[in-house]
Formats: sequence, C-alpha cells, structure tokens
Amino acid sequence: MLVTIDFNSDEAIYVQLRNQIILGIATSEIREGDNLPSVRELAENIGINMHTVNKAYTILKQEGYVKLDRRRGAIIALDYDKIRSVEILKMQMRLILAEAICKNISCEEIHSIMDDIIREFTCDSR
Amino acid sequence: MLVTIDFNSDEAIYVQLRNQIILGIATSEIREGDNLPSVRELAENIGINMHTVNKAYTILKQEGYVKLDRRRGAIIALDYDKIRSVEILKMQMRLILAEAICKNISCEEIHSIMDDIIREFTCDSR
DNA sequence: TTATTGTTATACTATCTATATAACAAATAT
DNA sequence: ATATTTGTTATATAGATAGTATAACAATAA
Repeated sequence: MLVTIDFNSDEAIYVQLRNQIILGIATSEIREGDNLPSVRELAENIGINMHTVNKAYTILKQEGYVKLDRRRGAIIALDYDKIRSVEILKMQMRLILAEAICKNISCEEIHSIMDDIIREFTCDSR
Repeated sequence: MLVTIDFNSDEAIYVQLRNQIILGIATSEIREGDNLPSVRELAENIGINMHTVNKAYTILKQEGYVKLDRRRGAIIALDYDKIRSVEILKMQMRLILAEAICKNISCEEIHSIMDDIIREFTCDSR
C-alpha cells in the first residue's frame, strides 16, 4: 500500500497517515490480518519521524482499526461499537451535508456521489 | 440562533463556531441576507475573545458563506464554485464512508442516515 | 545471543489557539 | 458635527499541539 504525504497540507502528518490507512482498509488494499510496516520502517520510508507514525498507529488502535503487537507490529483488526459508530457517522455526515446544501448541491448529486464511493469500497479488488 | 461551545472539546472554538453557523444556514435557522451578531457582541455573549469570533467569520467569508460589511457586520451571503464544492464533498464523503464501512455499517443504514439529514435540511422551518 | 518490535521518556523547536490591548477607518445614529 | 459601533489590523503573551531527535526498555523472533 502506497502512502503519500503532503507536507504543505494544513492537515497534520499523523492525520494524513491515519486517513490513508482507513481508506486502504475500505478499498481492501489492506485487509483484516494484514500487518502494517513497523513504525521505524514506515517513518524511514516516508522520511518522517518514528513518533509521528507511532502517533497515527496509536490513534488507529484507540479507534479500533488495528491491534499493536510486540514484535509483529501493527495488524489490521477491526473492532466496532456499532451504536457509537453510527453516532459518529451521523455527526460527521450532518456537517458535510450542511456544507453541500449551502453550496447548492442537489440531493440527486449527493446520492450519486455517495453511491459511487460505496460501490468503490464494496465491489473493488475482491 | 443559539451557539454553544464545548470548552472541553478537542475541536478549536473557532471551528465549532464555524460549523454551527453552517449548520444554522442549512437548517434555515439563519437565511441569506440575515446578519450575524458583531464579533464583539458574540464574543461577549459566549464569553470568549473577539479575535476567536473574528477568525471564524473570516474563514466563513473565505469559504463563501458570509460577506463582511463595515458597520453592518457579517451577513449571510452564499457564494459557490460548484465544481470545487463537489470536489470537496467527494473527498470528505470518501473518508467518512470509509470509516463507516470499516465499522460494518451497511449501505442501507448509510442511505437511511443520509436521507434523514437531508430531509431535516430541506423541509424544516419553511 | 542478536536484532527488531512497540513503548516510554525527555528535550527542543515551530506552529497553532486563545486571550489581551490598542488603534484605525468607515459608517451609522444622535 | 459628534459620538458610537463596525470590521480590520497590529502586537504581545501564554498554553497546547506537531514534529523531530535521542535514548532506553521489555518482549519476541531468528
């Protein structure tokens, strides 16, 4: 899985990392049981500090995307509190849909965009 | 329009303000042409610094939600670059749907959540 | 034993957040 | 005309966050 960091972005490096890994899981680029590169390896690879990678991994662990194992490193392991996850989705969705409505994007367009993305996630590379 | 700030949130105050104002526009609590409280008034009202409110207003202006007028203050004025707005929506949507899929939320649930929110935005208080 | 793993600790710099004053120019109300 | 209120700009300060740099520890696999 390829990770690219935009150093000019206003988004923190560890957040970019977190997001790309979650997108990697959703697109099945990486799957349950796969292991991520070690913090040192990935840091070296990208050209950033070990602790920045470690921060991303720790957050992914707290959020229930990976398990961290001594020696084996970070392993994709999905854990979810369904009720809580739905609550989070609702809040996130409310905000970006508010923005979309203000920007005059129609319901039909929103549905279409959403369907495209879900199709990408649920049908790809199986 | 009522604004509430969570001072224990990890989200910056000016971001919370920005988000609530956008939600206020989407729900028609505030409409095109309405004016927001002055930076000093709102700051006093909430109990925060003037510059924090000013930062939120400035961002809302840059993002095309308000126009800032000498003496009249901040006025809701929606301005949009449709193509750019759709691009932003796609990116935001991709991430939160990736999270949702990882959390085992089904397409049907996602659709249902989305429809509820859009209905809230497009039918309320007319 | 040796090397590699996540983990923890400390220290430093830079940037961001929020506050605190202060002042300016424009516009409105008196 | 005068006084007040508006966004705007500037400067300073304190605290938090981001990122880097070393270093060391305990567990685990080769």
